[in-house]
Amino acid sequence: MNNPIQKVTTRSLEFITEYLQRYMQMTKDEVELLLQYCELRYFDKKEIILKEGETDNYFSMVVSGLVRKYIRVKKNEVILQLATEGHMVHSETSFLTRTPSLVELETLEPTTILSIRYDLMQEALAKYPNGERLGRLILTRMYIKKDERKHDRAAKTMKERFLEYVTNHPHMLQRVPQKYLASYLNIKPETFSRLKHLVKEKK
Amino acid sequence: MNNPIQKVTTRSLEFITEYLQRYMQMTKDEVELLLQYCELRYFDKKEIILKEGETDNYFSMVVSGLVRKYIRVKKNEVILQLATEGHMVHSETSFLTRTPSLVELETLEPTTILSIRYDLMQEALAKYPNGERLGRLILTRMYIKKDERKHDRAAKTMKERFLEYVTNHPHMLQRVPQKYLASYLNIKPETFSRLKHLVKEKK
DNA sequence: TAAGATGATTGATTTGAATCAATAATATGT
DNA sequence: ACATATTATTGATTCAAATCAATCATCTTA
Repeated sequence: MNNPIQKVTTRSLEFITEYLQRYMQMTKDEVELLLQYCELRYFDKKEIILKEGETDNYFSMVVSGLVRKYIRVKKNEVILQLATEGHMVHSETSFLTRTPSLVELETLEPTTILSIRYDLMQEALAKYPNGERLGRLILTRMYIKKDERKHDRAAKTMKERFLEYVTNHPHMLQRVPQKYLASYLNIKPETFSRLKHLVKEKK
Repeated sequence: MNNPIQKVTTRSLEFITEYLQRYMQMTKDEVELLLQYCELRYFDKKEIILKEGETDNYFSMVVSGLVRKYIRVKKNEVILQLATEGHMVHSETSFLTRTPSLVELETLEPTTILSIRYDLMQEALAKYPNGERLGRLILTRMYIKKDERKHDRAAKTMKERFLEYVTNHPHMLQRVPQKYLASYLNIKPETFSRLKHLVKEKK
């Protein structure tokens, strides 16, 4: 357990167990069996995990580190996700449809990712009795999350989303250059900076 | 076939066949078997299909007519979807999680809807050999669509989305009060009105 | 079909965030 | 640890869309 490889493997097992248990009662052996299908991938800071135009062959979870997902649009970038430990991060549409990705993935820290390849996932879906069901339940939850985010966007003002974000994710302000947080919230860095005064005044 | 009930049934069969065939090769008999699980629901113009706070018990498709999906937010409404023939319309999250809906559904025209109840869907998922797989594939496509819409929102300016919408859905300007279209595009009716000049100038 | 209600258009004004710009703070690499 | 590059802050200005307001068009229904 002092071996760093062993440590990351243990952590992976914890994460994937927690992830799968959300959807289905599974024994430790079953989880470990599925883990056999997975691989760990290691990235440096500021490394590109997936380039725009590449097909994402992996369905992935961050085990440690931090990944940003973004699109390029007219010389600019728009951050779509900031994924930390335990979060899934991939180009879902590219992975699911086997088409070139519109998004890019880049690490903001040295990062370890636990991934399952597309072909192995298909194999597992078909091979295990509850595979399809598990797949359906995972997709269902993914869908619900996206729906909730959309609702959130529609219902809240920019200021509300800002306040909610900084109060719910205070650690992220330490970890992530705030221009990325600004982009994620769909505002300019200058505006983000100015909005911080709102928070301070509340204290 | 001159019988109006027969007509709507035929149309339902066409729609559901097309819908299911997107995901899985199915015989006419198999589709008709699934249709047994469904029911047709009829609504007048301006009738509420689903109220905020109610749990949506149906997974539904518009056979004829038009339905708007919206949330109430601070005395206002935000339109999330305008569903016409062949479109799915329900409170997905309410249906999938069995919790009170945040959205409301209201018809803008006399409308016929083809629906399957939650419990019957569960039964069908379990009963038929490819049920879970079909369910997974449908959810997958739903997810992809939502993802694409999100990407669209992130990548395009308000003006671009406006122009794209009015050129791709010219009939909707006839069918729907434009304050709803404006809300759907996240702009004020006055702004929508003014943007129409852009289109005319192009001609 | 006429009256009232609802929706659309157009103009004038306000407002909030983007942009532009300059400086300060922080991070990065050698 | 230093020099350079990147990021954050703050102020001044611009700009686009919201708001306010009045009129016109259209739908509804009695």
